[in-house]
Amino acid sequence: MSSALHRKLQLYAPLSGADHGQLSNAMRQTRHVNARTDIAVEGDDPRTMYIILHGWAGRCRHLRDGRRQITSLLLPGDCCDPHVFLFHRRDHTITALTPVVIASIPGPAFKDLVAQSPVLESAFFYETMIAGSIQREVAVSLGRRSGLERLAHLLCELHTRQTAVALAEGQNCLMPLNQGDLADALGQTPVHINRMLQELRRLGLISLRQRHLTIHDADGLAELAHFDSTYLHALDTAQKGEN
Amino acid sequence: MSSALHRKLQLYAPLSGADHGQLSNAMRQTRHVNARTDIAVEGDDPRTMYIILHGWAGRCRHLRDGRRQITSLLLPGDCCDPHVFLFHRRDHTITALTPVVIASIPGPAFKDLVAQSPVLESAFFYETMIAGSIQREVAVSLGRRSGLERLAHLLCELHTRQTAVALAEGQNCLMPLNQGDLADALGQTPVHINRMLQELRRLGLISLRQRHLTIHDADGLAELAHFDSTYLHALDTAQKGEN
DNA sequence: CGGTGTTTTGAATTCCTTCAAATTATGTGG
DNA sequence: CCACATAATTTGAAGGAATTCAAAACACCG
Repeated sequence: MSSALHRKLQLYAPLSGADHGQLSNAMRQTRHVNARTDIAVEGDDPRTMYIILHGWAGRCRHLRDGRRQITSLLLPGDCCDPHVFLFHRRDHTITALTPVVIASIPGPAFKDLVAQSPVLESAFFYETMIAGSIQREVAVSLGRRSGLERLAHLLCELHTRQTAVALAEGQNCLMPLNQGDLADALGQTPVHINRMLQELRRLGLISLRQRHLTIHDADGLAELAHFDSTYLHALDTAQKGEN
Repeated sequence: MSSALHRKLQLYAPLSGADHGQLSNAMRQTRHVNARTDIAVEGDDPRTMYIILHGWAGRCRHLRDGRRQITSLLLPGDCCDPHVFLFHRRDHTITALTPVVIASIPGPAFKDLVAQSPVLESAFFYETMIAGSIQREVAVSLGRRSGLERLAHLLCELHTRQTAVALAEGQNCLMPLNQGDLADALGQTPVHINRMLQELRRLGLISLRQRHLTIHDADGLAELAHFDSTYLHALDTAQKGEN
């Protein structure tokens, strides 16, 4: 039974058949979550780690006056903090942005899992490092890219990440977020997201209909976005050399 | 011999005398770096981990057209990626923002260090997790806080982080960044940083002279900034309950 | 004491937001 | 399968936050 996480960890380290089996076993407990529903809430005791099997979720921080920032987007195969157990208190909320299916791994079970296999342990470690790298690139986008560049950059990233876990078909992939969620991820207003989307379409770079994205001009989009996939390391499966 | 890192790791886990000794031993190789000089450059083979002993550095990403984003500020006691060894290529540059003294720990030496002591290993892990948490809060600031709020928030954070490693004296601490570097950390222009600093002073919240910061009204500053120190976990030494 | 870098000021412009309304999709029960 | 309610997208116009450009004032260092 191969999930997006299996495929992704395989990109990081050569998992054995036993590793895959142990991983499947640990992930056997699953749960369906409706769209716009919290999976884990700020302040919770973070005893459990979640893995996205289907659908998209977001790591969210809320300010008291209602402003929301989605600090990261979680796609199938992504882990919600493989190592949160170290903290005694969640510092952010995980919310389902579409209908989602998650696997839950209790802290002790995860510890057992990685204790049994150094390869699996380092693969999960690599996953944590990549998440950090993506998080830094978010800061670059929010801090130094214009609205148009930001949106272009996010689309490049989402396509690359989905390609890595075999969820893209050529230049097509899912982009199920509505413009409000995109706005919260990119630090802008829905109205402006709307205008930037129209601009990307007008430039002939993308199509986005019915939650499906097609990239018509990958090079043009990447150039506009200043997208350099180095920060995605092993997730950039079209990489030139080493990850 | 106690460094800021010793003090910080002690906040995360109860290090033994032997742990402190091993750590000091691993950190014995030090290097002075001039201000505005790169410590480690994007594209490098990341074989070595660095620890800031004195001075401030920044993790920087550069866009081709010269824009720069400082994704994180590295203060004394901070580690430049305790686990970069997993990647084959640095995806960002570490630059000294002031004159800096760093300790260098080669990858293998670091692996030996944490292999010998589970407590030390989990303390370094905790450090990585905190860095991630801070990185997420950067996204919140850049995405959803106004210029004034961002600056206020950063000052709250820097004061808290310095307090954690005994580098603050009451409401006073260092803030050696110039307005250009602040701008690159906060995703704004130096001119605007200047105006926001004046505004914080005018509101009677802070003084900032000769690279020394004094917070006159910590509650007022925190409220303006929407600063909630939860995300700093054990670094918030004035924390109410558990980290 | 003069040169260099940093901070400050002003004015014009740009990007993005805000607010409000119209239009188009989406989903549900009859 | 259509009618209706609800949510999402799109449009327009006005306002605001931050940038840009340029110059002046100030600090710092040898």
